[in-house]
Amino acid sequence: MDQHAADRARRELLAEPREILLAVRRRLPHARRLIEDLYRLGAYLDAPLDRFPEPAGGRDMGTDQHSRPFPRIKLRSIMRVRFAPSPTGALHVGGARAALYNWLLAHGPGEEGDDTPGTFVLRIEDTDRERSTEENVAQILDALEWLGLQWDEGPISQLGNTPRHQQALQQLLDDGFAYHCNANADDVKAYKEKHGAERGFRGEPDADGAVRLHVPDEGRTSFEDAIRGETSFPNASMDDPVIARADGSVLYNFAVAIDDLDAKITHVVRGEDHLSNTPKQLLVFEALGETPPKYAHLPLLHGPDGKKLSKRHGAASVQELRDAGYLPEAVNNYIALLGTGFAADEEFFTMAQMAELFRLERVSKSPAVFDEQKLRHMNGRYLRELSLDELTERLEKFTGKSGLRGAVEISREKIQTLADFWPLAGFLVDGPVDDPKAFQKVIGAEGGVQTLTAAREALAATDPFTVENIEASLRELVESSGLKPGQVFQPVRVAIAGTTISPGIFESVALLGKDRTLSLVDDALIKAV
RNA sequence: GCCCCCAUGGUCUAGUGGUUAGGACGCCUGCCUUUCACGCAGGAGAUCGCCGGUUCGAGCCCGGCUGGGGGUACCA
Repeated sequence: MDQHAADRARRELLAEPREILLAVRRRLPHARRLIEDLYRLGAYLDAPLDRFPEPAGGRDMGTDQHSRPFPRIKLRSIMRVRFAPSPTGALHVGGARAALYNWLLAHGPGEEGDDTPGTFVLRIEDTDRERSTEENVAQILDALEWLGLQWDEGPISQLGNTPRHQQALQQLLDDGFAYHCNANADDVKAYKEKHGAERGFRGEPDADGAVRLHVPDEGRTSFEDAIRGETSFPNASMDDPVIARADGSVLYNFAVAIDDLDAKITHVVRGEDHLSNTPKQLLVFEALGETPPKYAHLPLLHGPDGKKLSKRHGAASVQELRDAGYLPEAVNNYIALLGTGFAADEEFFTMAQMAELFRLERVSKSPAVFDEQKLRHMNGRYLRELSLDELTERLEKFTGKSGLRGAVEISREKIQTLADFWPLAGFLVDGPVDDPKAFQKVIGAEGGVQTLTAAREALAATDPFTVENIEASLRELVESSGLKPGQVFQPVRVAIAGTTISPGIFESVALLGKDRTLSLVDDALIKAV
């Protein structure tokens, strides 16, 4: 008998036991559930009567203890969710939304009104040693902290679970659910050319090589997606996935299943790009004889071009949003809206409100386009709701300057992001900006110098130098000169700010004080001549 | 190619058999006004992707089509 025939004979011999084992494994979760239920029933029967009070309204049948309604048994009523980013780049808004939704779930009312607090686990998916970096891990943690999405457990490094992965891998190998295979990409391609494109790759077992998971040739692998409902994939079209490299290091689809299992994750909520990975992971659970978590696949976030949001769509990472001057509370609120509505006619919600109102089943199935303009709008509203002290603190942190309180007070109505502040009000601290065009257009205009000179006199005579008095003085000048308000105010504005954009002119002048204002006006007058 | 998912104004959403299809962003007009904003009052913009079916009646249910998206790695 040649080697090939021997292999085939061996395979055929193993096929039946494997099928039997699989069948048993498939029923194992049920068996487990049954055993746990029975255990709980025992606990229930032994428990004091008041532990499971009669349902409100009472029962209409039976009075003896044994006919009491069976207690609702929910093995997984306490939500354990996770966010598992791979550190191959910064945290982008799609990932941030996934993290947020998981956080909301952990802090929400739970399933069926069970208000036991859930647990939000953070795991770093770093099995890709080529692309994962420490810097990216640090960036992701930093971004999550900034957003206030505090995790309850972790961060768990997937790489740290290597022994357990090896053990589970060996188990699948021993039980015949996985096999070593030396087939490479060309072999897979050749296989499909021979068997048809709809036929998934099935390898020939080798003594060594990468490890592939056996996928059944028939039937479908299906699951109930919390957002999409019944979702199923034909097994025949699936390739036998490689779950470990030839050197023994495990791959994503295997590691996630093991880690979700070990962390007792109840709900896997992740992006739709993982939808077609789910059956592979389900097959791992099945081969292990374990009950898989529930899955929910979030619609993707798209850029304006309708493609999956990525770096090239501009401010796509959380860090970039922070640098663009957005508030974490606004980012959370806006991002949450990309995929679900919390109420028919309201869009502003606190984290607590969102956690209370969020329902996985209500998440949209279709992708959403990230619209920075709307984020800006929401950010502006959040900004204006901050107290003056709070906003000042954030702006001082953002700009790295201090003593900004007065400037913040008179600018807050005019900015939508923290980044808008300095260009508008920086002159109040650092002096006028250089804008020759504005200077020429306003002060260099016909009569500009005369008006500014008159304004200087009016301001010099103003005492005390308050907003009200300054306004009165300048308006008086408008009256007496017969000029339009703008013709008087704009030269003053350009003199003190260097440009035509500034907070309210009277407020700005008052904040600068008389000496500083007059000196700035003098500078402008000199420059104009 | 193959597998899977999706489809309400430009954008995000509400609406699950009977509504003038609601709200928000953006856009336009007016008011306010010292620039820019904010705020206020209005307005334009949707044959609910298309075709067929079920029903007295469909954005909502069913089928097909079209379009879009995701996956198809010894990445995650």
